[in-house]
Parts: sequence; C-alpha cells; structure tokens
Amino acid sequence: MKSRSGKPAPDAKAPCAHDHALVLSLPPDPDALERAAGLFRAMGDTARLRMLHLLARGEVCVGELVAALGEKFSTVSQRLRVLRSEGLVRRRRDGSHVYYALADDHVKDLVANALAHASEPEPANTPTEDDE
Amino acid sequence: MKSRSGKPAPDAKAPCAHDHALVLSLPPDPDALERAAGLFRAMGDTARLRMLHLLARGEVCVGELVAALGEKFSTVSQRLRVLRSEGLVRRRRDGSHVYYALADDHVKDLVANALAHASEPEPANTPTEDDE
DNA sequence: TCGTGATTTCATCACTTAATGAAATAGCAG
DNA sequence: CTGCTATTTCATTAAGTGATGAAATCACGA
Repeated sequence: MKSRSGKPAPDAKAPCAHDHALVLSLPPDPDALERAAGLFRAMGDTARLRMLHLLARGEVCVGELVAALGEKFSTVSQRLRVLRSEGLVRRRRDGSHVYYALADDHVKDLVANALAHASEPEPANTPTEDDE
Repeated sequence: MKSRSGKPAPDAKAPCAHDHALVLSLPPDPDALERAAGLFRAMGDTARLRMLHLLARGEVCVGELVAALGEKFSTVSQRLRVLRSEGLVRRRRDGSHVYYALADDHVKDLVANALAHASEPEPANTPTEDDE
C-alpha cells in the first residue's frame, strides 16, 4: 500500500513508475532528502562508480572485483561497505565467497543515466549564455 | 556515431532517450566515469540537493534562495558554483539579479528519481538476508 | 562619478572521508 | 583443532570539502 494509488495507472511499461513531477512539487522531506543525498554521495566517487558499473552486468564476487580493479582487498571491501550502507548493492554468500550485485534496477538506472549524460557533450542546451 | 542509432526517433516526448543498457555494457570510459562521479558528488550534499529540489520548480534568483534557505549569500553562492561547475544548473542574468535553474530535464530526472527512491522503503527486496 | 543593493571571489578553518596495513572473522578441507 | 583461503574490521594518516566573513565585482540610478 504505497505508491501507484490515485494515479491513472501508468501501466507496467515505464522503466521507473515513480511520479517524478509529484516528488518535485512536494515539500522536501528532510529525511528523504538526506537519504537521497547519501545515495549520490556514495556514487560520487570514481572508484565506487566504476564498481557499480562493473556490478551492473551481474553478480561479482569480491575477489573478482579485486582482480578486475587491481586494488587491495581492504580497499574494495571498504568501498563495498559504503555502497551497501546506502543500499546500493546487495550481498549474497556462497560458501567462502561473497557475491555482490546492484540492489535493484533503480540503481542500474541511476548509473546508466549519469554515464549517458556524462558521455554526451550537451543536447543543445545553454544557447548563448556565458559558459565557463 | 553516437547514441539514438537504432531508435525510431524518440521525438521530444520521452524524458530520457539514452540507451541505458548499452551504456552499461560498454567499457567504462574513464573520462565519462569521472564526469558522472562529479555529477553525483555535487548532488551528494543535503544542502545542495535541497537547492536543486527548489530549482526544479523553475528559475529562482540568488536572493530568493538565500531567503528560502535561511543561509548566507556566500554560502548559497558557493553551492551554486559547485552545481554550476558540474553543469547541473544554468544561470541567467537580469539586471542586477541572477537567476538560476536546473540545466536540463536530465537533472530534474535524477533528482526526482533519487528522491522517489529515497522516499520508498524498498520494493520488496533483500527478502531474508542479513541486513545491518 | 558615487552610492547602493545583488552576487561572487578569496583565504581560512573545522570537519569528513578514502586508502591502507595489520589483525580479526568466516567457511571449509584435512 | 589446524591450516588455508576469502573477506571484513580497525586505527591511522593524508587529502578533500563546506561554511564563512571580508573584500571585490557588477548593474543601475542619482
């Protein structure tokens, strides 16, 4: 009994069923604001973002991440802790190995969104303003 | 050779025309990764995120922001500088007043997305895993 | 030009955060 | 239990970041 209540049922096709316009017109709930900032903060690090990008393909165990990134175990583990504390990644244990993956498609979407945005120069914006 | 290749011309209706799945399957371009992290870093601050949320409704001049947030001019200005350096906000000068607004709908989407995500507890995830 | 309101820049200081080696913990095979 | 591999936790240290007052700009009207 949460969202999709009074809405005219936006069907199940949209990648994200949240009512963005509504959220933005609502008063900024301090708690949600803080959590959202926490999400961004955790993603606001090149190394961590790279990890998220790696995890976007699917489950990867810590050792693989260490190998793939060429970092120390403790470093990778710390980063994973941060990501997990913000609910960005999910953890699964299999024997002596621990597998990590993105928590949900929402995260995948955020990462993809930002990377796509960062990849393109500008979709024809800032027409004639002083820039830089 | 950029995006929107096989897409049937997404016209001006979709909120985001990027091919997310593609971006995630691509090798992590260091440069894009860094810029994306920069975006998140700039948004990863409660105060700045609150400002973005405010700006999501439309143009606001610095003085209004100062009044609305109850902060000092220099503080607000510094935050705006950070947001602008990451291309998150746009600036328009009108006489002695300066108006700020979100750079594009992409930013609006990111903010709304994160706030929506942060507002909901969990879409039925981490069923029986150790949490915390 | 001078004065004033609006906004930005600068230097500084307090606070936060990331990387890291060492030590601890967990799971498993002997 | 012992040893071994996989992973996390801890404490420390180095670097990064935000808020802020003072000074500098900017635009405008007298």
